Amino acid sequence: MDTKPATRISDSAICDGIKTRIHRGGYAPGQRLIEVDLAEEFSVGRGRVREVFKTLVGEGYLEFVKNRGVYVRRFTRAEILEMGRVREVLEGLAARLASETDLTEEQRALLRSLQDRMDEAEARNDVDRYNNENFQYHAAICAIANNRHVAQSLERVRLPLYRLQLPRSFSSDSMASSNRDHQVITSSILAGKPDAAEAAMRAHVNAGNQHVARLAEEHFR
Amino acid sequence: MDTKPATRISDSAICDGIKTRIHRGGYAPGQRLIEVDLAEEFSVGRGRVREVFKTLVGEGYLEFVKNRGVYVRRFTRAEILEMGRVREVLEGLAARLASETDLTEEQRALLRSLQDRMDEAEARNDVDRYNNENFQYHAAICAIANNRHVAQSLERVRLPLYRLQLPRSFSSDSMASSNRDHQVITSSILAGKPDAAEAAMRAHVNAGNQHVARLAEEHFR
DNA sequence: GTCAACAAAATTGTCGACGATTCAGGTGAT
DNA sequence: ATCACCTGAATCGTCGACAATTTTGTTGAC
Repeated sequence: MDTKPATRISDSAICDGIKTRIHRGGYAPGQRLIEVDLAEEFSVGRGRVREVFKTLVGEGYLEFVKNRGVYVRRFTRAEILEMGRVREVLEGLAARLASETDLTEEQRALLRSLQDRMDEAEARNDVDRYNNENFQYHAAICAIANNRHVAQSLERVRLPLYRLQLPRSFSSDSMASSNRDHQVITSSILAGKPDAAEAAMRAHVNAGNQHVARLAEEHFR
Repeated sequence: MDTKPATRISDSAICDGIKTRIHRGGYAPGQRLIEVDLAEEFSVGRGRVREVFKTLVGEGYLEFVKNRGVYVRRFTRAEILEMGRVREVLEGLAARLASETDLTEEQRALLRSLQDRMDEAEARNDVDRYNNENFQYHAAICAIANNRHVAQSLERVRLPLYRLQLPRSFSSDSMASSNRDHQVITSSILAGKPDAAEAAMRAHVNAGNQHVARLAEEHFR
């Protein structure tokens, strides 16, 4: 008579639900997640929620403290910078693999389209939109690279960015600089130049890391 | 009156126990793990074993099939090669970070000692020992790199190697070639040359991947 | 007001029970 | 001999109950 799902919700659906909230900021880093709350919300027993929690711990999303439950994982600045180094080489590899690919016309069109949109966002000085497109751009390259393990490793190491994205607030300068990088990367991939694409991507991510290194301490609590 | 542990075993102890067996080959890829068996073995309830399983699924060690339990994760040749590409850049990064480090005398001694032992194993044509030392060598570099996330990402992507290590059976040629790589890497790290160290390490891992690519199909079942 | 000690509530830890699903072995028809 | 079908055993899925632990709230001494 009320919210009774015809088919039982799957574990992976619960998993995705929690992940999404973490990505979108619905759950803040450090926030404690209560088993019963989520159990009620998804209409399942506590046991299943517990198991999902454990999976997410394994994937690096949550942190587990005995007798105190799980918390959305929080990263220190040092840790984020460590992850940044990993991100450099992984994003670089993604760019390399993408440029080694024999691109379909759809893929070329997608890259060009995303680049156009970033150019436009830059021209209009629209930071939010640029951030958004930037995100999709990196996702697209990763998809074109077509290597599940690059994607998976990147997912883990990108985690702190979802949080940092909001206060990142590109200045006009850094947005322009970032987009110059993108243009080099885009053309290198389209031209099928793996070395150039990887090098440009690494430099690009490295620049982002240096930005993070200069961020005020408040962003890391 | 028999094996009754005074203090209750921790989840992480169970976790490590299972991981170790996978590494050592006690559990073969594709092998199904039965909840009750492990529950009895560790003297805990099924629920706890189940939770540990989920964590290991998240970490990439196990595979979960609904209503059929968990299996030791098995990798196809294509997947191993995909992971190999990731390993190239991550081991490369580890080598870079190691050579960016201001090495202590202990660290230098360790590297030299490991290189000596590999040289000796090569001279004696002792494949098993070379394999062993080789493993420790890469672990040492990773430790010196001192970046938890490099280590963690590498752990995931090294997973199929534990299996492949056994049948890998270096020929004299490939062992010699592999050790030549090591010598270059070692001296680059000791000399503090990040670019050289990373490049040499990438080439080294790449050679290993090409070896895997040529392996007979039987090694992947 | 601050703090400690205590009590009550909230939350997690663990287990066992029972139904649901899959697996293994056997039976019979072709 | 092969296959489909059936049946019992093995195993997994889920839940609820209760103990253990932590957290919160209250009281009272100073």
